[in-house]
Amino acid sequence: MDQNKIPQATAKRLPLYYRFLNNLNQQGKKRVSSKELSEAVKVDSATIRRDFSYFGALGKKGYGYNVEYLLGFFRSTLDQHEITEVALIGVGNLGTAFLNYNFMKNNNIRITKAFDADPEKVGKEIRDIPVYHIDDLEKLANIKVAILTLPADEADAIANKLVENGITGILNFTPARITVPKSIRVHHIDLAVELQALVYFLKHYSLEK
Amino acid sequence: MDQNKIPQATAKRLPLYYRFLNNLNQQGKKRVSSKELSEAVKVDSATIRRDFSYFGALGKKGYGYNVEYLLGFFRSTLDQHEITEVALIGVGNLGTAFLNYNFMKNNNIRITKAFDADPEKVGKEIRDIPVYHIDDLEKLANIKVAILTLPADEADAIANKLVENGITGILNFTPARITVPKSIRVHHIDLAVELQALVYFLKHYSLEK
DNA sequence: CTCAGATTGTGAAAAATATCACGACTTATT
DNA sequence: AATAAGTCGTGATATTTTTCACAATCTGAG
Repeated sequence: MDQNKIPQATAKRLPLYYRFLNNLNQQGKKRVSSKELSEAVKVDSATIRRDFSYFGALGKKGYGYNVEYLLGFFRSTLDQHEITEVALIGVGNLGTAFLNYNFMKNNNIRITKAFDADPEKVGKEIRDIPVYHIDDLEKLANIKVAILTLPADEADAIANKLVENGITGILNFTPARITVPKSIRVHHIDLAVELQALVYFLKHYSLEK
Repeated sequence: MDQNKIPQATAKRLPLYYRFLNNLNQQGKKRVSSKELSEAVKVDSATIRRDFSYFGALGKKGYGYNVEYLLGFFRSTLDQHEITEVALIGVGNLGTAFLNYNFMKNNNIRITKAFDADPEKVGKEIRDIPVYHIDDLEKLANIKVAILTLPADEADAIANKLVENGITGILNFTPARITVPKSIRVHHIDLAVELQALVYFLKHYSLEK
């Protein structure tokens, strides 16, 4: 794909920049400096300028960045001009919350299909999102990204079925560390780990940097 | 606090190691090598050895690590011998899911109090966890850690009230980047950002490396 | 008791990320 | 037109994190 890949750390911040630029634009702001952005997204301003610079000279010296231009640039960089469909695997507590929780207000990613093993749930719709049986993964059609919110002991087996059915990116909310071909991208969000790490930092790092 | 702080990247992996060691121990395994651990938690074995080495020589050359010993060591390092109480702020879709979802089966962190502004919710209990009114933050008592699952536009104001009431660590699930004194530790889990970043990686980084 | 095989702990090197600091340029003001 | 103030883009540097690679050491078998 892209030959000159930007640093991963930068890539992970792009959606954050994008969201904040959207806010600014809706507020009618025309220009913004790296310093202002920095205060809003809590990222050092030099880091922001460096991040942007990987895409070329997007700003003007002595002026800052044109909000509309920058927003348009990131919109296409992040493929926000078209809708990206995502599947949710596991309609339990957390999965249901994601279906209801409108966390994608400001972007063009949509959960459009859900899957579960429970016959009580299969066939129903939650917020217009149909729930299919986990054995009907061909229903995924062209979806490439899946959110995993199912019991940890099923994660590995089902992840592999997902891959067989064309999934190439997985956002894994289970504590399991799944084993998939290395061409598949897996991001982990592990609530217990995050909490424990936070507690550890409080005990051992508090105050001074 | 601790004088010789371990690297942050290491600290974030400790809970992961801890959980897996727990699994091993329950399976009755007596010893484990960094290579085995590596395959299970998907972290390079040299990184694991380096991580452990910050705490001294925990293993034996030619043998590996004693599961029980290592587990005990991490238990006390991560303060898992005592319960850490956590408050949940915002009993909406996501918050309710956290109250119900038992993601802390294998550790000693517990959500023990919840707060919300909705009078319908205040006074009730969800899974034995009482819901207090958001104005009754003195009910926090000695709790130091809060999980933020409320509307983004309230995040900043309420985060500051939390800090006034003794909270020193915040796990922020809202898209808002909150402004708090720098002695307060904030970790962000931003679902939309994570998904967008994943999609970006799929488009621009796939396959190699 | 010896030796082959396994595995740690770590110095050193590499890679990735963040930050400093300043020249170059833009804008706005007088 | 000149000048002051603001801000980018980036070379250089600092910091953090990961990885390599191997001597030292332990285990277990015969």
